[in-house]
Amino acid sequence: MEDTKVIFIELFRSYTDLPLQSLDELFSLLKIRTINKGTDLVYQGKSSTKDYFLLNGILREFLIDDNGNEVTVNFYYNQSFITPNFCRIENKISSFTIQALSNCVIAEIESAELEKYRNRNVVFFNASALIITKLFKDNIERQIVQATYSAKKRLEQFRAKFPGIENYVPHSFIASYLGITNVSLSRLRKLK
Amino acid sequence: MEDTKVIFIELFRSYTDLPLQSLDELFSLLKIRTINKGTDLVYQGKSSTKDYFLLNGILREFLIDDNGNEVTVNFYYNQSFITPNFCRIENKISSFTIQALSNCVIAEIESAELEKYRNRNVVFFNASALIITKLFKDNIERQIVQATYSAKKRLEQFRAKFPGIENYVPHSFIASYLGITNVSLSRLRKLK
DNA sequence: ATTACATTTTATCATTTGTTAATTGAAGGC
DNA sequence: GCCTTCAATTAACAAATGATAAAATGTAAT
Repeated sequence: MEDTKVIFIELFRSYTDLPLQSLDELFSLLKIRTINKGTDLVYQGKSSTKDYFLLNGILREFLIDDNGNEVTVNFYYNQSFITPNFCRIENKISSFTIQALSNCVIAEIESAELEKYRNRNVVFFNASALIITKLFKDNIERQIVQATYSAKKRLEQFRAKFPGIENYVPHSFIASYLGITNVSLSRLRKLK
Repeated sequence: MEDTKVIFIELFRSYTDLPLQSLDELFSLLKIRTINKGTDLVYQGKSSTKDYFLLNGILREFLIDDNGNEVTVNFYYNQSFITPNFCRIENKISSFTIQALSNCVIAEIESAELEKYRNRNVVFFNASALIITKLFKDNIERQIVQATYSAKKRLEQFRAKFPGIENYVPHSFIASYLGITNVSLSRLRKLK
């Protein structure tokens, strides 16, 4: 449906004012896919060669750490840039699993092809630097929140960042994202 | 002194195998400076147009958050890549202050000039992508440590990452980096 | 060596968060 | 509908961390 294109353009426009022509061209390179709840887009430990944009739905990015614990590092909610493939991989191998928590609409492209487009389109090249910067800052922002806020404040901040998501995804994922146990989360939800 | 060049080359070689020729050329573009303990390299809220490499000494990167609290987000210890300028700034304005905790030797370059070099040297272009990836992953790594380790474990991890630094910098900075009070840090230092 | 000042440690008590286990709630299969 | 299973809440207690203030120690200047 034509709708996906509008969403795609809105996503980029919310970050930077790329000309419609560039967005048009980029969009024509993408493959639009619908994936079902529970599907894994990329797997921790497996090869990963694609980049994705989330157009609709909810994704979570997580990993199994050295102690065997699952740690949710990010949620993607409606239109979002997914962390670029080159930032997610180590020797072509994915450091994370990205999992659909609902049915999702995504746009997908081979990273190599995206890189080619990036190198022949200066405007997009600059825009993508902006986007990486933004993702980088999001990480630092999270570090600060994680380091200086109480669990209660972190929950408030989470709610502001992902309004309503609490009603759609298992609380254990949210607790893991917040760095608390799900028992603590339940307790915090009770307050006020 | 010639020493600085050796250190500079070692720094890059520890990340990626750039040819000596490229490193030579890049080095010739840099200005080597010595800065005194207490000097601020860039200031939160002020314009920032340069990129830096730490060749010797200790730096700390921090910001004043919305509540007026100082949060130390990173230490740089001996040879290190400093977070690239384009990742640190918002509309050309620095989001952080970078401060010398000891006398330091740094290499400095206008970001615009570095960008030019990057664009005319494919090998360096790819290397710098690697470096950004590494910095990106460091951030995520820190998120995970912060989210899943106890304060005691975080201190252990900090000691492994910055061996000996504990003896050179005020503990209040370390506590802020670890996301605990300096009283708690003192307590943890006592154990074992 | 003495003073003045800043940093670190110690002590006490309050608050937050973790752990474990039992209870309740909700969703799907039969 | 009833049962099974998984998720979320509650409770009770333990452990970790914060807050405040006082004491001890370190550092630099004179």
